[in-house]
Amino acid sequence: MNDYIYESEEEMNFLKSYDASKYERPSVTADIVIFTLGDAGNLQVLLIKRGGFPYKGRWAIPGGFVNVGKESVDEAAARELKEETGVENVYLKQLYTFGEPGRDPRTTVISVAYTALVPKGELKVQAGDDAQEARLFNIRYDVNGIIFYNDELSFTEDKLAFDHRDIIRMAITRIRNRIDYEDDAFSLLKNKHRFTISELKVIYEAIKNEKLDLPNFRKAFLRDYVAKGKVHESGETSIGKGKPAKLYSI
Amino acid sequence: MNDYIYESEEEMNFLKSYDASKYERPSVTADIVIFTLGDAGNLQVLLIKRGGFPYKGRWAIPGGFVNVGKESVDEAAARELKEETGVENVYLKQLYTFGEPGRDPRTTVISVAYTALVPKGELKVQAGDDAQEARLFNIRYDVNGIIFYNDELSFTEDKLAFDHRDIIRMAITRIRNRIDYEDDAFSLLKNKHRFTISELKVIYEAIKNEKLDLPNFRKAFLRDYVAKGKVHESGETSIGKGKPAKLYSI
DNA sequence: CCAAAAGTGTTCATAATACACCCATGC
DNA sequence: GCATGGGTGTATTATGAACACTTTTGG
Repeated sequence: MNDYIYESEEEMNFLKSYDASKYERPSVTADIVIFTLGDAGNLQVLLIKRGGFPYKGRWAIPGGFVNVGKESVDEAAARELKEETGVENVYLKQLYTFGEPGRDPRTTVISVAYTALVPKGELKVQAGDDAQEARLFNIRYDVNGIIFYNDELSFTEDKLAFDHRDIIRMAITRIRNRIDYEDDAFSLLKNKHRFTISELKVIYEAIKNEKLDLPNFRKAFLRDYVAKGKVHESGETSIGKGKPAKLYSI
Repeated sequence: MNDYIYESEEEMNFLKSYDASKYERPSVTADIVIFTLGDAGNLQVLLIKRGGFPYKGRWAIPGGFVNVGKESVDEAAARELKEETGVENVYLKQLYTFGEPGRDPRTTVISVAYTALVPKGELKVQAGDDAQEARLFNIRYDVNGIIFYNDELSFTEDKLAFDHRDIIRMAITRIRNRIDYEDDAFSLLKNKHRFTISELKVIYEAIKNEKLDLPNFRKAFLRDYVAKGKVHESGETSIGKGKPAKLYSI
């Protein structure tokens, strides 16, 4: 909360009598595209099955109305994330704001969309207040669009509620573009103080949706992170099949 | 405007009786950071001197309330841009949404910020409805922050209204980061069908705030645009001092 | 010994950077 | 002819991608 300092008595009187209802106001929601990493190294998104109208029964990204005056939009997103997943203090960045009239049939709703990257393990998929069903879906995004699937279900992007197809598409595109020059990938590590280069590579591969060459990946990792002191060695793996891997810590 | 198709009669009845006033609603504005190129190849921003409270007399970026239900946020931004500058159909992209409580002392205002790149010449700096004063300012953004200056005036970023310091900083940072892999620079050309490589270089230099090597710039331009067919030759300059330059067209 | 995973080194193509130098024009 | 800006070429280094090969473990 800023502390605005009145610049004159005239201004104070003006502001105290300001009629806030002059312009019609939209509802504002904070919606979140929550990504995590499946056990097979596949990217997953958390979706909620809508229990009420509109789009009842359809899958949607979690979100909710901003408590206007009580919290910032960022805080609303963090609160929603906590409610849906139990997770706090993870990667949560604003993505884009969607404000087409008619995107919600009830009334004008402007949605500020966020992207969250949550390590599997911290994430407890739980039903929200409304006892909605929440599920993780694997995603495959190619030229034909996005397909969502897991053990029980499979559907295409056009079955999503609202304009959530556009939001999820933008979220995937954004993290794909960002990962090569930002440190986003580290946000999906199970343990940021004990990870191997191969574990990190799996995250890059899931996000970029392509196989990477391990020797070259290692070279870039050592050059961009270890040599610059952003990451340091923290021991060795003790068990496992092949040669023990060095562990790193961020 | 989407056309929502009711999935059942039950849903139609629910939606028609939906109480839109359940959640308190914020005011939403579309604000625009309008950049143009000064005659000396310097980057400029359009600012408005506020005629009313709050921050009366301070300089601010243009913007205004979204006509909820009648236009999208994007349309509101385009409308504002037209009103302030007379310009249509130019580069106008959403930047970020600012929603901290208290950023406007009157009431909760959520501002969706946009970045516009307008060629000098098309731009007619004009007073808005409120007969506010509108002026172009040169900007210098270094480690000490932004300084705004022109023939008559000079002030630092902390003198701006609202949180417009943060918005303008983010806008500058964003176009600086984008220019190397997006085609944004072309948006500032006076004539997109008759421009020289040097003219384009001036735009890059203004945005990046650094001098570029002309031979290397030409090489990259020919490789990335001409060779790929995105840009083609369109004649030669006829007048001027040195060797006539080739003209290109996008 | 052999499979599996980690780690090292080499080669080749491309791109970024820094320049030296030549070309066509106006005055 | 010479200053001015346009344009070409070259050498150096950095980066990215492909891949052969070695090392250390478990079984």
